[in-house]
Amino acid sequence: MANRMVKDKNDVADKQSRILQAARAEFAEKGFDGARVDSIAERAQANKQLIYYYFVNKDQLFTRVLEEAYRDKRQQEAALDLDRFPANEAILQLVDFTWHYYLKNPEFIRLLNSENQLKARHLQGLDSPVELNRSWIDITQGLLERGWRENNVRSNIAAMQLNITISALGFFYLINQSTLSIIYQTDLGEQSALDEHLRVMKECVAAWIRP
Amino acid sequence: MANRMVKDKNDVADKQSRILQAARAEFAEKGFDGARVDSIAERAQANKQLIYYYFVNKDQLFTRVLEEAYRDKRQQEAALDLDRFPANEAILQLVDFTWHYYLKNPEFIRLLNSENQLKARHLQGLDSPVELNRSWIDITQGLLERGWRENNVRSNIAAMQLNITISALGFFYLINQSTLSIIYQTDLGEQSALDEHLRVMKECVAAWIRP
Amino acid sequence: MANRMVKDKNDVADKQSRILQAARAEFAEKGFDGARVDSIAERAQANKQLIYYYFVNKDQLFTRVLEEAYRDKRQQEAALDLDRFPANEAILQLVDFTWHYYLKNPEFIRLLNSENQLKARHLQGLDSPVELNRSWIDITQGLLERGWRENNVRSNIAAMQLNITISALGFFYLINQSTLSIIYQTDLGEQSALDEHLRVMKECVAAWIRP
Amino acid sequence: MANRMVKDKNDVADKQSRILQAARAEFAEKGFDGARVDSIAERAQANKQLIYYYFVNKDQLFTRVLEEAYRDKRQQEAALDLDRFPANEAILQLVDFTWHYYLKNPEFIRLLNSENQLKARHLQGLDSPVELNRSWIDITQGLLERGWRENNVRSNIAAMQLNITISALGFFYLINQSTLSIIYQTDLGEQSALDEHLRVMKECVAAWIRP
DNA sequence: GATGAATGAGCCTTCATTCAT
DNA sequence: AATGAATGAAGGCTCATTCAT
Repeated sequence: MANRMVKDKNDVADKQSRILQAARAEFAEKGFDGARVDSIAERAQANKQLIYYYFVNKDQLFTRVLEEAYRDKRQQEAALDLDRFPANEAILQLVDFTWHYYLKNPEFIRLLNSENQLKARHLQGLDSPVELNRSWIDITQGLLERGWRENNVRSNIAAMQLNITISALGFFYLINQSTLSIIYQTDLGEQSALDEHLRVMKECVAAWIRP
Repeated sequence: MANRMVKDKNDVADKQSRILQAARAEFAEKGFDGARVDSIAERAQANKQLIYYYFVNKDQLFTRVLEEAYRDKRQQEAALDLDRFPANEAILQLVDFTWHYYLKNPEFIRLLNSENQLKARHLQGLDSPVELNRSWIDITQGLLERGWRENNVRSNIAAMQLNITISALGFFYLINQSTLSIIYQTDLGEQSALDEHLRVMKECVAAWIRP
Repeated sequence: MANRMVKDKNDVADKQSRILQAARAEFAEKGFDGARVDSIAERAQANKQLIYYYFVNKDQLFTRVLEEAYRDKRQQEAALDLDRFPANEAILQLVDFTWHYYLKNPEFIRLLNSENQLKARHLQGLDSPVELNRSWIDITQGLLERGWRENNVRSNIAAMQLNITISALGFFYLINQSTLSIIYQTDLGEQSALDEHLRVMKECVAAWIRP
Repeated sequence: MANRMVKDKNDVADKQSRILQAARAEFAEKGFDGARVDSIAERAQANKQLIYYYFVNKDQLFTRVLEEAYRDKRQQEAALDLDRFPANEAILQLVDFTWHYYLKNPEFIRLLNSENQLKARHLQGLDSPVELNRSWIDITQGLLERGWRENNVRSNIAAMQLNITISALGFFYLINQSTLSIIYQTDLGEQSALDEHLRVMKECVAAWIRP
């Protein structure tokens, strides 16, 4: 019986998580307005009303998806072990990590993008939105300070500036891949193009943080 | 009568342009899916059916808005006079121009963003999408080559890479302003924050292109 | 062409009025909550969305139906010619008129009933709800005053009291016909029962207003 | 254990009665169609499914609520002691009782009203709906007969007519309080207005039954 | 060229009810 | 006895688009 209860709980958690997963995919693909609750239900192989049962409405579902996305990124960041590198190299590792996180989780940047189109109305409803990105800020802040001590990172750089710069270079390339590929008549999604862009990003950041 | 015809033509051109303007605002604000044809008609103080009369449907209207947006940017770029600067400084002028163009035309980046969410399906329908960005590519290509000759720009940088880097730093900051402001608990829209970001962008690009 | 325009206007007015008629029937039959917009469209043989095109939403449609119901009653009251009767008899004529109006327009009392269940939220939104019943109040007030002069109506009766008494006796009987018929195991809808009730009402009012 | 069973039975009875109470409030407030099973469960602080467990469905729940409402009224009527009054005065006592019962149990008339909107479909399903109102009929019938003997009540009045007249005057005023208050621009709910209406009702009935 | 009228498809959401323990 | 999970049916409303003049 204990077993069964556990199983039930898992079933519920599983179904909720299936819905969240489906919603993440749908929202990332179509944006908030373009996403269809019906489509999410179909993707999750769940009854549509179950979505409302668990998540109340489309907006709250989106909020949950956003939170989960941030949570997942935070967890992966926590697994980073950057102490073994000198600070300046560790920062380049961050560039690397960010880029590959974006590549492996293309939904993350699209969700963020969609949320920004809605003027962050979902994030605004959260209790402590700052926590979403706390680890990220802590990591860069720590690296910068270490870099100053190690004298391998320029001193007048703020954590937010570094974060934004790192994110911007990868984010822009990926989020605008469709139009850029057309305008530059190159497939920016090809592996060689991706590799080359990573190289450029690191080159750029390295040059910038050099003391 | 000739007079009247001219007047009529102007009226027609005027009404079309009012619709385009209204559409640009609506699409930029709400995205393609969030935009409402009714709302565009209202903003333009035009009959809704007139929109269909002139622009066939929502998609073609969006395409026209996009084209106009690119055209406008091209025109402003054409007015740039960068020959009087050394190449490396001219590139920083480009950073400056790009940033201020984004600031003065916030709709430009939002339209691009929306188009990317739709996987550039509107651009794909164009006859010569490359032309949209031709001048921009020509300018940076020219500057890079001049920089190599003047020996004040590093030689292994491609025009596309430079373009993307310059655009990325400004674009990311502005397009994600809502969520970033929440997460970093600072108003990124304040003048001082904007100025500071411009400084960082220039610093970053300058460091990167230095030979 | 003038003809055609007139015809068109009539067509539109006709369709709107068909919708209003259908709505009145549906609302009266099922109450506001029980009424279905789909059903109204069907009754009116109109496209459902046309209802929204003309009347915005279910609530505003109900408001319009209510207004029309009051308007119609007002018009019929205006056609009453009570001057030829002594005041006390004229008041009994009012009982008669009210009763027959209720009988011929069973929807009127049901609409009012439904509106009261909703705490008059539709009437509250009107600009001058008092006007709805103005003529009715004027008529009774006039009759009472004349009755005092003619000395055939008791003097300490207010217009509102008379109105309410007259309405109450007929309204209660008709609105509760279903349950009353069951409880008293008689068909209160039979002609003889209706006639008898009219007699009782007149008897009651006559006794009450006697000086 | 016996104790526990008793306790449990009470608990069950209590929970059923809490549900009935909640349902009565909800049905009275919103009408049958406007009422929500969820809302009833919430008001009763009971699991929604429990409602179905005890009462099968919304209709049967409503039926039970109606029955309870009638039962309660019957019980209060049984407590009336009208023998000490002359018949004509006793009838005025009935007017008084009815009015105060309506005032203290506003749900009663609203439930009846809702049931009539549904064409008494719940009452129709009862085994002996006549019993619901038996005592009321018996009382008035008795009073009328006594009044004839005492020669203080007119002879050609039927019990049903008296009942309806008494109920109508109070019922109409209260059930239509919202719209009447708006149309007559007076708060009919004020104590003075209520008192005045009771006076009018008694005046009217007294005049009517006078031999 | 211009416009009010009209519509089909679909969207988010609600609600009474049932399932499964 | 009691409850959380789940669902089919529908309901009000929206929206891009077309009709008809």
